Amino acid sequence: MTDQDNGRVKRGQRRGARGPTVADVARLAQVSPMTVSRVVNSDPKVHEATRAKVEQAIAELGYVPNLAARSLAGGRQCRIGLLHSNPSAAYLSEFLVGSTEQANAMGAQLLVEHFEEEASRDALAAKLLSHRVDAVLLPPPLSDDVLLLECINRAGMVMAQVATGAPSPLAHAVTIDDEAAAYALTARLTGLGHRRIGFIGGAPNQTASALRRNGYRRALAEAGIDGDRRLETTGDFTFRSGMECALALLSFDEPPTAIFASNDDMAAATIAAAHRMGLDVPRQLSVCGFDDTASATNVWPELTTARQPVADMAREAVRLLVDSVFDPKARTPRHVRVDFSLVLRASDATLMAPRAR
Amino acid sequence: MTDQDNGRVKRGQRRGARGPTVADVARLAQVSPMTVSRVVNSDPKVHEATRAKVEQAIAELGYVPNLAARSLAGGRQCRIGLLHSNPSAAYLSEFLVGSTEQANAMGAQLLVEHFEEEASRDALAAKLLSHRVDAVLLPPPLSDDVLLLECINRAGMVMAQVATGAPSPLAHAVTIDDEAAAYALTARLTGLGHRRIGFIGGAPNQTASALRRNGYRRALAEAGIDGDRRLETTGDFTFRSGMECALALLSFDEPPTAIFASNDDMAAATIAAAHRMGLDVPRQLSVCGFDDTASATNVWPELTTARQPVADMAREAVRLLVDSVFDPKARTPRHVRVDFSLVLRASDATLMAPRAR
DNA sequence: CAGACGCGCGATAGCGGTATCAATTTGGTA
DNA sequence: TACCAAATTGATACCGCTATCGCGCGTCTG
Repeated sequence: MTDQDNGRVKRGQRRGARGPTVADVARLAQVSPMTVSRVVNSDPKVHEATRAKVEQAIAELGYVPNLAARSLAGGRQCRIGLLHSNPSAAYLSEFLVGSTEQANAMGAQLLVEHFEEEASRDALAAKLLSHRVDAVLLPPPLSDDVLLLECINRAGMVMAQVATGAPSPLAHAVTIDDEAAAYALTARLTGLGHRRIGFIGGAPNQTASALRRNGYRRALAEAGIDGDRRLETTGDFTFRSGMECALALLSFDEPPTAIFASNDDMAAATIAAAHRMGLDVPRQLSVCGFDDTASATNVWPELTTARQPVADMAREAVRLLVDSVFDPKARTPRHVRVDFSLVLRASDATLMAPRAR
Repeated sequence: MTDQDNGRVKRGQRRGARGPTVADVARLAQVSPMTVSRVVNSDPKVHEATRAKVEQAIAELGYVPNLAARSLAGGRQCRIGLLHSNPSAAYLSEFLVGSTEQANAMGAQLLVEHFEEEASRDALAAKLLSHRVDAVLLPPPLSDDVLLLECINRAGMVMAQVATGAPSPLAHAVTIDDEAAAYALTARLTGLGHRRIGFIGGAPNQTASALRRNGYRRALAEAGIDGDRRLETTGDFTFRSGMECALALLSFDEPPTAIFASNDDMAAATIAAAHRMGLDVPRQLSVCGFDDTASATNVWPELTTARQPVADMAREAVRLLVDSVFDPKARTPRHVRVDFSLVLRASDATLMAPRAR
């Protein structure tokens, strides 16, 4: 019932007794809290010896900076709005994992928002603003929504487009070389002896779709194949659209012996269509996908595809955004290109002798 | 070059000029900042008239509380560790969206961490602790890892198990009635006239697997079918395992006319297996899945399945955790059961006359 | 009608950092 | 040897919000 009791209760009442603070570290290292702060933020003007002392004290106490206090004091605070609009679930999943991790690591807050097609872009921008969003992260297909980009830009927020085929001068961009990846995959198919190779394109409103088609065409041209334009179909990245395109391609009088689909979902649909028509994959039809999402291994046979490191791309985009928010100098749009890789599985094979019909 | 300039630069240098604060609202509403805080936190002891005044001022200024300041001042701060271990990508995606949204709404911080099978549970707990995690969110299959639960409990963190079949007394739990859902789906199959119904079980180390099997068995029993135990196979929720089980089931002398798979991935594999064997789905084989993840619509025909509202479950779990962290009284484990629903699509059909063999 | 009590609200003091500028030391130069 | 600039470090003042305590007032008791 004494006042001392009161004090004791106050401290440690909450879980974990609120770990060590800069003050604790400062005391142990015999410096001022300010110096500790400098060390933690790797300020260059701290004497080497001092830094060492402080770092040891930090290690000893297991000190971890309090993000809340930091962003409050720093005045800075970075909120990133992640807008998504129904990309493949597998894609979104990877994207979320990557961006969440990076955001946490950099002390940024991630607000995940679903953007409905029919919703107004201006209303969206207003909403983001009201949530105090500083930067916006745009995975496809939103990364290609020019109107949206302009709208957000007008509202004064920084942006990062991920996996777009047309980096805007208004935003940062993180991409892979879609054209080269599609080329590599198609070249593999021609290398296996295929001459009639069908193509299932992605949604026309996504700029990467055209790049992938270009890669496909270039590979054919370089293999000396006179591309039959009827073999080029256009889907919208959904399983259903892939099914329709594949069915169309396979019912030609002279059907393709291989099909390159612009993403894994459509490739999976192609396999389903082939099975539906009694065709063996890859014996009678080779299939390639794109992205290497979970869908690539959720079919039989598993897909040969081009791996797009979605999580890494998301991480990189978050990094660009956070840097931009904290440092106006880092605001000029940057374009980062990351590497893709070919993943060879079981859905493609050497061209067999033409099958009887 | 005057001092005044300096002051002016300071204010408004960052984007958005750092929106209104409690003080601004207080001034406008002619009350103290403290009262504004009370209104924002819906403290009951504020006069109705005062509350209205403040609320109007808030609306007028577009005031939004600063989370950093709040958690700093409140002394409270809630970090939730989300541990995931390779569940289906589609599942994880939904789960992440739900939990992220809710965490943001409640001002909690979400740390997403991948837990490797072979990693040490103690090391994990230590890591969480070092990141100042207060609570842990466990989607399946981790929600059934008893050792992990004990380990985290020992470390003093609150937990929530999502979609477990065996809620632990150490943790909150959010589940659906797996047994009832499996029963309903199987009953639908018997209702369609099927008598030989194959079953593909989930991973034995996930407690929900057994519940789903119980539901299946009960439906058979109630339909007066003497269950043939050879028709019960065991997978592990992966596409590949589903393929193996389905192939085994379909190669019996007297194969089932319908197969109930314990999740969508395995159901998708079942369809692939059927196609591989030249069977038409649903004409010659009916298939049911479970969960209604994206995989359910990424096959042809689309799956009839039981919808598990993953995002909602994640939200609910986050709510339970945050409440527990902030209020010790809410610490006693609670078990919330949410509703499932049947989603009827195109993978099942009335039993046809037995096919010739 | 005095004293006790509850309600609604305000004043005050931090929460744990960091920006800013002053103080101190150091090193080099005239 | 005196003096100035650069290199380090410290003192102070908040960032925006909330916990805590106390005040003034109307309402109930006895």
